[in-house]
Amino acid sequence: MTISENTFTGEFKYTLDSKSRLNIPSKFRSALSPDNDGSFIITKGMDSCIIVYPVVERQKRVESGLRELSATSKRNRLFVRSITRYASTVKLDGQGRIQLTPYLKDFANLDREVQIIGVVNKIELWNPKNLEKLDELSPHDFDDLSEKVIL
Amino acid sequence: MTISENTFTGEFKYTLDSKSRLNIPSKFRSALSPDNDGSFIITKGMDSCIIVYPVVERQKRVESGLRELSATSKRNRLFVRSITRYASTVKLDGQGRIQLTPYLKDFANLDREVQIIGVVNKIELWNPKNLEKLDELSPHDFDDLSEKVIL
DNA sequence: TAAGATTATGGGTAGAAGTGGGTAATAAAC
DNA sequence: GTTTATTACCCACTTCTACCCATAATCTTA
Repeated sequence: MTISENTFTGEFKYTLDSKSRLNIPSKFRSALSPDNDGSFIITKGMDSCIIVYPVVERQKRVESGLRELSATSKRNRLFVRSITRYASTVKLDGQGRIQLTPYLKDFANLDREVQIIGVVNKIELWNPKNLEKLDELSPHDFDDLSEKVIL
Repeated sequence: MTISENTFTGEFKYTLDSKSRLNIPSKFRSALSPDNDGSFIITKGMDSCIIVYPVVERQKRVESGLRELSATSKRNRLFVRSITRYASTVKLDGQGRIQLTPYLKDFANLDREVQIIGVVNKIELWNPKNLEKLDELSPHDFDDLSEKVIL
């Protein structure tokens, strides 16, 4: 077991084919721990991108928490629904690709070119054009956050 | 045998036929653990939708719920009873469909189109029009809950 | 550098998934 | 007891997708 299991870094540009299939960089595939059984959970990001989690990672961090929320509160129900609605499990095919759902593809504005970014414990999928438009983090915010994470 | 037994995520649009039969998405069917023997319990949701539980999940929830309720108000017990009254067990047919009861179908305002949503440990059935009308969660509430669940 | 392995991408196809309808068995109503 | 309605179990059709094979480009290694 390597130190970097389920840890993703680096940036890649891949293409989406006519069947909405997207290759996952082989570096990411080999970083995926075996207990995931080659599966990811894809879902809406907070920004206009798709987020890809290893299934076990997602279960630990999100699903177990959602299960504990009582369904008697309307607020909780809205919250849980808004998160799970757009999440779906996908499995790598023989060539190491996953298939994106029409909804998410549309949400992230993807057509052919896809920028794939490793963000530590998850992967983000961007339309390269949207990524350009993103504001850079202000130097002040950068320092502020750096302190907390201990770079 | 998936990692995420009895966990349902994603959204699907299916049609109800003239015999009130509704297909359950194959992803949900394969997530259903074998000890359920292909059976669900369908019942009234708190919102105007139908809730579909794997039988074993429902047993766990109701049992623990009753235990808690014995300590609380009569009002709560009445409330739970009003929901449980309309619960019924349904089994998947050879094509992977379940049959809805007239009462529940009417309660959720279903005619032909049905939006099926996986909500972690259960499944919700909605009239697409009702779903649109649902209130969005305020950004404040969203952030508040997100912190608890650690997104 | 040459040969083999791996990776990224494209496409065909058998089998699965979603949908509809017929009919015998069972239950309900008269 | 007969008729009517409902349900359970088939079979049929269309659409979609998971799986396979193919190719070109890149990387590895002898």
